[in-house]
Amino acid sequence: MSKQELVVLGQDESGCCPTLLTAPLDQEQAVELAKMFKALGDPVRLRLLSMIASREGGEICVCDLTPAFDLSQPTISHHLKLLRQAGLIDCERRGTWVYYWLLPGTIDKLAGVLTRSGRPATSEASA
Amino acid sequence: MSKQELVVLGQDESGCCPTLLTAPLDQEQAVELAKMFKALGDPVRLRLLSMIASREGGEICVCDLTPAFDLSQPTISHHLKLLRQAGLIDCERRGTWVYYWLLPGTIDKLAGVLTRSGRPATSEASA
DNA sequence: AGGCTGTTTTGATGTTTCTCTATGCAAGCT
DNA sequence: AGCTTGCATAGAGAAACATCAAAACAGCCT
Repeated sequence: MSKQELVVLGQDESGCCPTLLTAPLDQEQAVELAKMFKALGDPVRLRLLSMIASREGGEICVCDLTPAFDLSQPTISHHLKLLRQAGLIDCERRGTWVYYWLLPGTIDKLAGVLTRSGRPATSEASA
Repeated sequence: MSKQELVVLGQDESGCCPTLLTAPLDQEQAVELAKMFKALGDPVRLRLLSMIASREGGEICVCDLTPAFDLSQPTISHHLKLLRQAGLIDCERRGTWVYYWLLPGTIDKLAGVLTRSGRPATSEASA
């Protein structure tokens, strides 16, 4: 059930600072990262990810996700699949139900790639 | 020239922890964030952003961006427009040339939204 | 076995996105 | 003024995406 993830970009060879803001990305890295950001580029998937990530206990049943949206159940399933293919979440069937949880490594990678060095990286972004 | 930016999501009312990973996103926030992530969901735009952000001096001329790609000049211009509409960059014409620079606030916001609390948020994501 | 519930897959359809060529506009130069 | 260069916009075609209904699949429970 947890096949088709994404090979996660071999960063950090240089010792520090995952790049994007510090050095030009090469084509291959850009393609890799774009897949993950694209997965975040949809309101439904963002909300799904948010619901999964913020769930106490770390995992959530599909049956708890679906009713939160005005979308058909197959559509939700499709979005979950895309998040999974992006390496952001994983799932497991337990009896009748399927449970999803966050894969923190991928999120951390994306956060790191967007983080300018020497910042607390939480709030203070008042734009 | 710097019209049509994006109103940046009024986060952080609660004092800390910009959400996404800590509490379910509501529809409006998700739509807002998705626009920005969608802008990052393309390899060309990621590379453009990376070239702009990492440029010493903080800004770069379009004439230095275009030749780095196997794409037509209007296509690059189009991607730059999308990045600008997402509030990630801004630009100004100076004489013959147009210069682009990063808007750090938006990047910081996205990084913050993806950052799990209590993490250095740079490397260590070896997935 | 047969039926029921929860989830994924398939196939179809309308919309969005990426890319190009052609055109337009702005600024400098002769 | 007219030409040239740098960049943006307009319009069009192909590919990718979001969504749904229908069908398939996986575990229960009689």
